[in-house]
Amino acid sequence: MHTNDVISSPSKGSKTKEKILKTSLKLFSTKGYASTTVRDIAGAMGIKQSALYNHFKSKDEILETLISDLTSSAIVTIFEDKDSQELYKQGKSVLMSIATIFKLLSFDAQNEALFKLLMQEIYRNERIREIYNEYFYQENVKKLSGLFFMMMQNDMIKSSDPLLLANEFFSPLFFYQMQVSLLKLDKKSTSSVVSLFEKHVDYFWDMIKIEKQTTLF
Amino acid sequence: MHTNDVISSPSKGSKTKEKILKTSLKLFSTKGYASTTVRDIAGAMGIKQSALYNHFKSKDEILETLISDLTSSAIVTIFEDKDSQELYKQGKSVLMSIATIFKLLSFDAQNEALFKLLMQEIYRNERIREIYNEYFYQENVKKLSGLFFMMMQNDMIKSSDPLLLANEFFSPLFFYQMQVSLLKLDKKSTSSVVSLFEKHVDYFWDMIKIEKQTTLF
DNA sequence: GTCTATAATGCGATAGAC
DNA sequence: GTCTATCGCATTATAGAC
Repeated sequence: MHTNDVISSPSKGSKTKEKILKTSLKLFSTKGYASTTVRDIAGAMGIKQSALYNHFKSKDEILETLISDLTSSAIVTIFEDKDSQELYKQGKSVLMSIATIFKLLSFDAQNEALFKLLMQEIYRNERIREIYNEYFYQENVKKLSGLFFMMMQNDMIKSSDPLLLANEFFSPLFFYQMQVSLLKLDKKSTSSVVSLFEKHVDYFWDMIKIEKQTTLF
Repeated sequence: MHTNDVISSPSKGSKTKEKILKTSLKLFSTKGYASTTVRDIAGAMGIKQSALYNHFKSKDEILETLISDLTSSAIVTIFEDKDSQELYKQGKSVLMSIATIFKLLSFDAQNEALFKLLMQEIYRNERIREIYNEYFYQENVKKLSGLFFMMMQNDMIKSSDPLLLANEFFSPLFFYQMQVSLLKLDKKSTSSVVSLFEKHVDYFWDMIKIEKQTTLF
């Protein structure tokens, strides 16, 4: 039986190195990078603080490694690698699957931690901002934009500004995800917010779709 | 000539106390609370660190005071105190003025700093989460919800779920405001995002409004 | 690769002169 | 109300035994 990790971290290394990264992500995403000490990390692992320096040369290097991992995480790759050119044909269901990916992100501990890390450090860490903006925001809005453009060309949705549509579709998903992560922090119920993911798609599609003309006879 | 401060802080006190709060907000919102030292604050004011303790008993008390100020800041009071019951009659223009308030928030240094402070500490400070959730999110979504409900009752907009509509209207505004604050951090152009505030309202209203029936003759 | 011990620095906060 | 001086403690990081 092999290990059942859904996501294998791209920063390969020793078993302890992996554990340091995992533990650090958990602590950084909870207490914030600045408020997490290397003693906290080592303590949570049951080793001494100095032992960490056999695997990373500084606390900062741990964060940098985690940020690098962010690039290839599920957070930034909302679209599957399917043939993007043909995706539009699926219509509403593409949008629904994107919303579902957003929704599920909050319920995978690893991805939730990455999201929280991103949110907490984005104002202080320029590299995080770059990754967020380039790989997460720009990339996805661009793809959505192309999707909507194709749908317009094929008379599936009403004609308008594809880029605006992409932003209008993307931003509530991001916001709802943030809401979920905040509610979970206080152990509050997330069900009403979670239902908004699907409602968003339903509402959004109803607004943009082209009504089937009811034939007169 | 009196001082020309647009917003007078509700935490009254001596001139230095005001200056400490102002300086702290600036630094907290830039470097984060944990990474800002009392020496940083004092240094930026040109006084010694120990002098701060004549005005606040701890670094934490400074943050707590700033958080208390948040409650009465422009960030959390998107709606003017006008008669909320009659607001709906203005139709689209109410929505536009709300979007404008959001937009302008980013261009008042004080409010922008408060927003950044909120975003940076919301995952670590339960009181900030409470204020955000209660006074900023819930309050405004509730008011928006009532607004949309009245509009539906009066056949101004299509009938649907008012609460969903409120969330769909609110979330892009929040997201765009975050985008603006991030872009400004890297001194990038914000014009394309800023234009989204108005475009959002235009698009949103077009989707929900009830088309005027063109009379046949 | 982990341990103990320790260096070197920075932190928040206090005491007391002025 | 600000200053100098200092305390006590926590921090990151290193050195060297095992």
